[in-house]
Amino acid sequence: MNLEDIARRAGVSRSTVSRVINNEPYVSSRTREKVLKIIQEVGFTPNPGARMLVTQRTQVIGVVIPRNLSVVFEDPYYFPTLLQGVAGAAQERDYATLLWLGSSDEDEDRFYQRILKNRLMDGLLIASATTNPSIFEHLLAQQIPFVTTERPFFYSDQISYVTIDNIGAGRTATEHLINLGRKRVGTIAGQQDNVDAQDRVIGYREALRAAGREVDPDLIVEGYFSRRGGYLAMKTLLRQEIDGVVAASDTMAVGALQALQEAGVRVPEDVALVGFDDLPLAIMTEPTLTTIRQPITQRGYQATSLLLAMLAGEVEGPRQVLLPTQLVIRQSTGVLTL
Amino acid sequence: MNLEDIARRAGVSRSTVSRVINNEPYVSSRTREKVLKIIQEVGFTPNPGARMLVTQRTQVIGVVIPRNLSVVFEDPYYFPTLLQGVAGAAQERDYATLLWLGSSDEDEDRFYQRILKNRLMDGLLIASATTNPSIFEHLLAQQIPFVTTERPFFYSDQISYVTIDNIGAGRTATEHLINLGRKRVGTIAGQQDNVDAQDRVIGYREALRAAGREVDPDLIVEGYFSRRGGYLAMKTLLRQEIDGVVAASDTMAVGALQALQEAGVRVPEDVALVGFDDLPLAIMTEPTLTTIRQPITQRGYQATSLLLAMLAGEVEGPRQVLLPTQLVIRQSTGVLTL
DNA sequence: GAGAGGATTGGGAGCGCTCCCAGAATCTGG
DNA sequence: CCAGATTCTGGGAGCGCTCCCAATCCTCTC
Repeated sequence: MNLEDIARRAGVSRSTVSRVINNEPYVSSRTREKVLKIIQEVGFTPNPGARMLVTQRTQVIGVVIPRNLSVVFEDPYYFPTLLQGVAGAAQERDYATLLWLGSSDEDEDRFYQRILKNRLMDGLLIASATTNPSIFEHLLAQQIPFVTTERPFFYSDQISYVTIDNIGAGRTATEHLINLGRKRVGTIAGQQDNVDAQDRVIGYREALRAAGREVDPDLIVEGYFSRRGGYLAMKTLLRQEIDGVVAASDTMAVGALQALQEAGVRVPEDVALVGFDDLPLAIMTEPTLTTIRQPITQRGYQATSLLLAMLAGEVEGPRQVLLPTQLVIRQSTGVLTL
Repeated sequence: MNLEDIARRAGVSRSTVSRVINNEPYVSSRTREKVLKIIQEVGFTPNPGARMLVTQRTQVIGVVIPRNLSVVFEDPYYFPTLLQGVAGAAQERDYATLLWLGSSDEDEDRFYQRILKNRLMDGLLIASATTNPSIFEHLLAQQIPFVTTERPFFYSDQISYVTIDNIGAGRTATEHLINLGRKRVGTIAGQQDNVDAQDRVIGYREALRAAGREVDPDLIVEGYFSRRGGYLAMKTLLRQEIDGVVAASDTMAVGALQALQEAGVRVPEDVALVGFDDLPLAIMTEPTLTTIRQPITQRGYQATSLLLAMLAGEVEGPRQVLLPTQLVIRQSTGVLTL
């Protein structure tokens, strides 16, 4: 079943059928309807290979998720939720999404090679930060349109990305504690090889300085983005006098909570605690966690929309988008909520 | 850059280059090496559209995940882990995976329409059960190869699927409690519109009967696959005299645990509890949960391998695979482990 | 009522690949 | 050394689509 078949049945030419399918002008409405009716009847869809061959477009974008396992482990909801946003945006423009999941037993370079060799995609969404600049270099050199969902380490001014306002979020969380009258506010920072983690600390510093306080380096403790990382970092922080803590993730906050409880420190009375992410976990703790909620679906949606706009030629050059976050106040900072 | 360009540079014909790329016989090893070298140098990959057009194969499979949100909510690790297995199997045969995520605001029929209209896939992996038989009817009628990762409600003898041995798992869990000397073992069953949930209850019944006990319908309580569902079901069960419970998921088991603790019932002393799934949650409870571990990656891997084998013509007709599960013994059934 | 100009339609060319067949080169055994 | 088989190579045809250009059909104006 091809254009010619439809054309024959409709008593028109191949070209006219093509025009109808692609919604082009210069087809009389009578002809258009007649053709549409037949297409509907026989359930025809044009052969994508043939179309690709001539248009050089595939109507497919790639979604790349490297180092998947660790990403999933930090926040299992993140990745499916992000994909939900991606799928929504892709659907709107009638694009399909080709999924590339990195596995731990494949070399990262080989993984990227595989993706770049596949010519079935009009553009790429890189759904994770990578410390490996080579993929970006390839994509930039080959002029393949792409968007990342993190601010990249390298070439960040040449690259389009959609991320959350980590600096603002770090500032908001810290300001919240300051406004509650906390005098010595520390932070459990994530590993600083991570752009998000870096930015959250920057926000923390900004808030302190804006409040006219000086930043005590002893109150900034790095840790792995894990429960254990938070636990250990809190242990370290407890060597200082302290009455407020901003953690770089809810998972870490939960670990911190455990350390506080073991030390007999009351939350929020003695130390107020703010997490980050608003995982389902955040309402399962005792006390429930005040935290920063980030719009994960939006992140996927906006990043994909941006990519598709670039592919459609509607957007020129690299563009960076920062999505706002939201402070969700719960018991761990001592404010009553239902 | 196309075959002809490579051919010119290598001083051979288009056909020969094609033979080399497709690893066909009847090319002298000298010629083959010469061509491979040039392909390597210029980094050539054949145009997939052109290839599709003539071979009528795409080297792409579709992965369909309907009703995503609820699936994710039950077990957030399930879906990413499954995809990991899918990606691994696809990679082995050099297939790409097109991801179709259902969203709650799209009608299920429209969702399937969209997928079926896309002719970019050689076959489909349906990564979730659906109560809607129409997609299966379409696929069977159109002879599109597909595999599901659940035993479907309808046409299950005509459909290839890879699932876990739910009956065996239900039996194993129940036997475990019986072997521990528990006299009145109940079960918190999932909603029975779910094949997995049904089978787990069947296994439960089988184990009781095999032990020469009669099945008391009051000891089988249905509930939603959620914490709250488990909590409510446990409340109901507690009206009976009982000393062992098999829950259809860890999430439900956690809810059950809460109900037990509120009622002042000791676990495992008074009631021993077995969950299902071995979520990370299972080691975060107090006591830790004895549970059934299912091989999620394997499920995705095997299902995809089966689909690809069908596409390669290596497997004929529908085939059903049951993967074994594993009982993981922890504190909630009173056995000491580290 | 003829001509201008726009709306509509049809068909050739060609995208880059695989398949097929014919021809050239090489290798056998007698 | 030659017929016949075998290995190797080249090029035409065609997959189904879009793009382009030319041809035809209207409609309106003077």
